[in-house]
Amino acid sequence: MTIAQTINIYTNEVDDSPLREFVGYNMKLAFNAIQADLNATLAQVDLRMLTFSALALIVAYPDLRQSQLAQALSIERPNLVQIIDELERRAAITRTPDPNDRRATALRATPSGQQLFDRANTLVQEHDARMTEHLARGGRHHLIKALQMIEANSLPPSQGGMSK
Amino acid sequence: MTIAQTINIYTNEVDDSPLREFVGYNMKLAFNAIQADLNATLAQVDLRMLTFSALALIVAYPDLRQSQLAQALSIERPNLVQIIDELERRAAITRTPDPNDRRATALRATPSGQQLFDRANTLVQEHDARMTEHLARGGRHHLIKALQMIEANSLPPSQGGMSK
DNA sequence: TATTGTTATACTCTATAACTATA
DNA sequence: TATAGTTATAGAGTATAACAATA
Repeated sequence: MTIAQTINIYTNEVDDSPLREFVGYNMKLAFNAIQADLNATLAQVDLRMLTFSALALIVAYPDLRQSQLAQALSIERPNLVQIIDELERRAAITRTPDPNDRRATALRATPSGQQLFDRANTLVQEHDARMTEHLARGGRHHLIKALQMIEANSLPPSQGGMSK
Repeated sequence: MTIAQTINIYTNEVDDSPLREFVGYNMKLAFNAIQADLNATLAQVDLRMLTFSALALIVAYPDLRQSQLAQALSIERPNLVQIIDELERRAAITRTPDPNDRRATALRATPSGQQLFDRANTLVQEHDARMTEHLARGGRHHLIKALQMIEANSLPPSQGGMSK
């Protein structure tokens, strides 16, 4: 009845080309590829994407609170608990009560957690370089800028960036 | 002890800047933004990302099999079942047994399913344009090419593209 | 009253094993 | 034996409601 049907019946040319025109579809597959490679990379040091991200911010901002970390990572507070539990179980970070506000806990990387982060960070940088190989000169920078522009386009114009 | 710690104690400058150097982190947030906007967009016609994608390929390739669809969408066969169920329940597609191979079923969009796709496709194109607004001239095209390059970088060099 | 960390819970997406009916 | 569709199940990631302790 249609060309597409003819293609389907007489050949096996069934692919995802009808969806390739959309940025979102290409981004989903690219992100899946990155996520799979990153998780395989981080498995070498027994971390995953979220525990690495949390550790990176705890290293960068010693004594930050879980609520601050959740906000910086754009995840809900309940979902952070198991991530922090996991890092604490590995003795990569410590939870110490805040003397000024006994509701809060300060997160800090231990020396071995700092070492773990340094090793993981090197692996992630290598992973990032591997995934962005063969891009044109400046392509990696332009890609990051384009991704941030898309993120900005999703924020309501009234809020300059207050929402998650 | 460190500048970062000083920042944390004396101000509230806790953000995700330490992770912004990674392409993967920026892509995760950009994709989250796209996914949220797309799902809100498709909710207008009671579809979601996966049901829209499946419907698009069924419209493009009438009578294709579920196994072909699963392969084209890079999802496992079991995960396709509920997607097809959902589209069939809405009378957007039909499952008809293949007379030549009674194990297989041919998927085809109904007239109302075709109309549903046309409406949804227009909405998704508007969504895509909205999310890629303010990119430089040719930026959208370059972005898609960069995303496809990242996808290609994740495939083992030995396999030209046979794996998912 | 509001906030911090937490528990419980639910929903989506994804992945694997195993079944049935066909081939 | 192998394949197509299916069922059951499990694991992530994510979201909300509600609680105890504290502000």
